[in-house]
Amino acid sequence: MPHSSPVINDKAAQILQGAMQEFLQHGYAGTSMDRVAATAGVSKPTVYSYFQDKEGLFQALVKYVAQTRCQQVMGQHNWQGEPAEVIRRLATNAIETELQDMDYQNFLRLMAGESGRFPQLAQAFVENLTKPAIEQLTAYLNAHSELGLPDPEAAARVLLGSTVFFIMTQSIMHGQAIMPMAPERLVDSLVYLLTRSHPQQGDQATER
Amino acid sequence: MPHSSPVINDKAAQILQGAMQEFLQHGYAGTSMDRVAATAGVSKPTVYSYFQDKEGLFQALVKYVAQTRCQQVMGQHNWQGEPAEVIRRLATNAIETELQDMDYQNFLRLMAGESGRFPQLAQAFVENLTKPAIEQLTAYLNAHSELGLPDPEAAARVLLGSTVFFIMTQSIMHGQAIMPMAPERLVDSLVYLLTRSHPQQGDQATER
DNA sequence: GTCTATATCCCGATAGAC
DNA sequence: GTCTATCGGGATATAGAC
Repeated sequence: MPHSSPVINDKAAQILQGAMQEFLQHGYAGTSMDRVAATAGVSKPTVYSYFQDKEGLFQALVKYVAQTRCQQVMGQHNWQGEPAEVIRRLATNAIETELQDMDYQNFLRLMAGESGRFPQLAQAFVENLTKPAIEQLTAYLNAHSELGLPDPEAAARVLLGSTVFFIMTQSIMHGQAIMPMAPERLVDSLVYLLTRSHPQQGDQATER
Repeated sequence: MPHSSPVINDKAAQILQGAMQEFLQHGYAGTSMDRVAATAGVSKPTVYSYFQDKEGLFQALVKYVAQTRCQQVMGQHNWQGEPAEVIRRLATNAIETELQDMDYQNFLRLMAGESGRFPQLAQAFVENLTKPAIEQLTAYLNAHSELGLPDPEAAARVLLGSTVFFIMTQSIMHGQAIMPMAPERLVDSLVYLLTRSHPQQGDQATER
């Protein structure tokens, strides 16, 4: 249930919810503390009583969202089955899920856009989201030496990077109408490239 | 139509230079017209005499940078040689060049960060930079059917996406110290994955 | 503890002098 | 054509009433 917004009885969390809405929509510099307070349903001095200043609120929000997403990313995947099927399932789920999650896409926009001015927040993003994902993928590919991948961690980055780039070009940068591509084509090619040495019944990409 | 399509003469270029410095550093909302004028070495009304308003200046700047980069990306590559060597050269050059080009990284930050509020500019970025790059790579892979790639365009997106993701995690998001990886490892794996069916003397990735 | 009201400053955009 | 000076608005942050 990723869309249900939890009941807020703590005021700090209530403020964070308002801050999330505003920061994700307007960016850091484009967000005013007035509107954060209004959206959160409190007055401005209340915001300042819970957070030191605008920058402190922003940092608290980013770490809150990153940790929430972290728990969401980890552990919910199904790693059972043939490697080709597992890779296909992982890539398909990631793409389909993230293509429809506008909050997550706005979060990526925000992190990329502010990464130059808030390097420590960008690092927290990498530490809490990118790195665990790479590590899980690497461990899986490492455990399946029959795939014949000389460098599982590099292969994991190819896999994750291709899907992230797909989300970026197609939806975040609004390239869907300019250079369209069905997600299945990318997924098929990834499965094909990663499991070429270990073909499997039912792989469509290997049939010419 | 004084402002619909800004003429780029000496003074307009001078203003664009100042605008580039400010917008790349502080983002759209974080940039003030006062500082653009100061950085460009002109007065504020002069800026408004060449560009309609802040948004018009921003759009002119982005299109100016995108077209400049476009000419830089196209045509300067060397497509001669064995496919494995060409792919290695392309990926290596792209990564090494972009890792050191902080202006380009800041431009990527800006485009990603503002893509939600300026969708038409994000599309211009895709149209002028991403799409041509994909098309060139696709045409090359298509011309080398001996690689046995069932979907060259999808493979091109894997190739470009992997390198872009590498730049993103390592430098733009400051992940170099958190999850380091030598560029050669990614390049070797890409070459390996794309040319597995057509191995070549001197491929290092298979010897690890 | 929370809000109303305010202090102080800077922003985008322009009128009018040179 | 270009600049000085300025207007109205909205920003961050806080003092003081309830």
